[in-house]
Amino acid sequence: MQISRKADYALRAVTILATLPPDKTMQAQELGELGKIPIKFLEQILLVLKRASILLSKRGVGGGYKLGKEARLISVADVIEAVDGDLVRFIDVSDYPAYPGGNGVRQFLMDAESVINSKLEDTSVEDLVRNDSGDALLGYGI
Amino acid sequence: MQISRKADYALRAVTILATLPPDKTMQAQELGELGKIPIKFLEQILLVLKRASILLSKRGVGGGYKLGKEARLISVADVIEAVDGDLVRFIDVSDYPAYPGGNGVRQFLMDAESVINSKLEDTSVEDLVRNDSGDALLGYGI
DNA sequence: ATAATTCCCGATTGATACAGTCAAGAATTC
DNA sequence: GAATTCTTGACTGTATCAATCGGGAATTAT
Repeated sequence: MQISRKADYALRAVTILATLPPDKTMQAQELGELGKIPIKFLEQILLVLKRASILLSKRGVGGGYKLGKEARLISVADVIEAVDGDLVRFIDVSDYPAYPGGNGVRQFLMDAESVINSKLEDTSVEDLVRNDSGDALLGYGI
Repeated sequence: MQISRKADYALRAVTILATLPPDKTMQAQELGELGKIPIKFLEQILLVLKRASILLSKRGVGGGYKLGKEARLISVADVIEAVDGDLVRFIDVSDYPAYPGGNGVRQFLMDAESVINSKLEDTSVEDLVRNDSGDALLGYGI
């Protein structure tokens, strides 16, 4: 089981934008280069993130993207959910068959799902940037 | 992100077998019916579980499957790993690119991965059966 | 022996989702 | 009005998933 590339790329883009000084924007092109993300694929992702109000965009010369709200208000779950449509859903709880031991399995899968989703929901993009070991901002001469 | 059907089916089969009295076997046919698992698909899965020493099999009349070791010694991770080849690996740690904030993202993804994997590793099939709310054994008249 | 049973195994298939590309349109700035 | 940048939809190749199919090998019963 893996995280989708889309979700990884989205996290990269949002995190990079979170390291920008407020009110600065960054263009898709540069985001793609910094984050090692195929540009046309990234454009799709940025668009989705914008529709989810996670990002704001500005067109034309000097345009680009920036966070749509404070980094502490954007959870990792928000980002993944925006691009992938759902978080971790191990099983369809409403439609799990009955069998010997099945209640135990279902309960466990729900628990495990909850453990990981809580972690995704409780971690903000600000947390990610804060826990960066330090060379994140070097590129901006800060 | 979902658990694979294969992993779900494998958990069902192993859990059902864990509710059997020791030394009893159950045939693939009946396992499939109880667990609502397509029989030919189940056969593949049982074979893999056997190769992983999670199950033992016996051929011919009166044959079938049973656990290859005590239920408390089989972790959920063992079962998933046997059929899916890996557990949760959010990212390839060794090959994650550098970008502003990237260390924070990588660290978070590794943490999240570790949280879920620990849960899978620390839960045994015996735990699953023990937490079953009770009608697991009804089918056997116990 | 031989037939019945049950597990064992490889090949194949159809559908779906993933990851990414392509071509062009709309808004903004200079 | 020309250049820039985001916006959008359509399209494509690849891989993985979720099975299915057909038969082969071991074991037991008669």
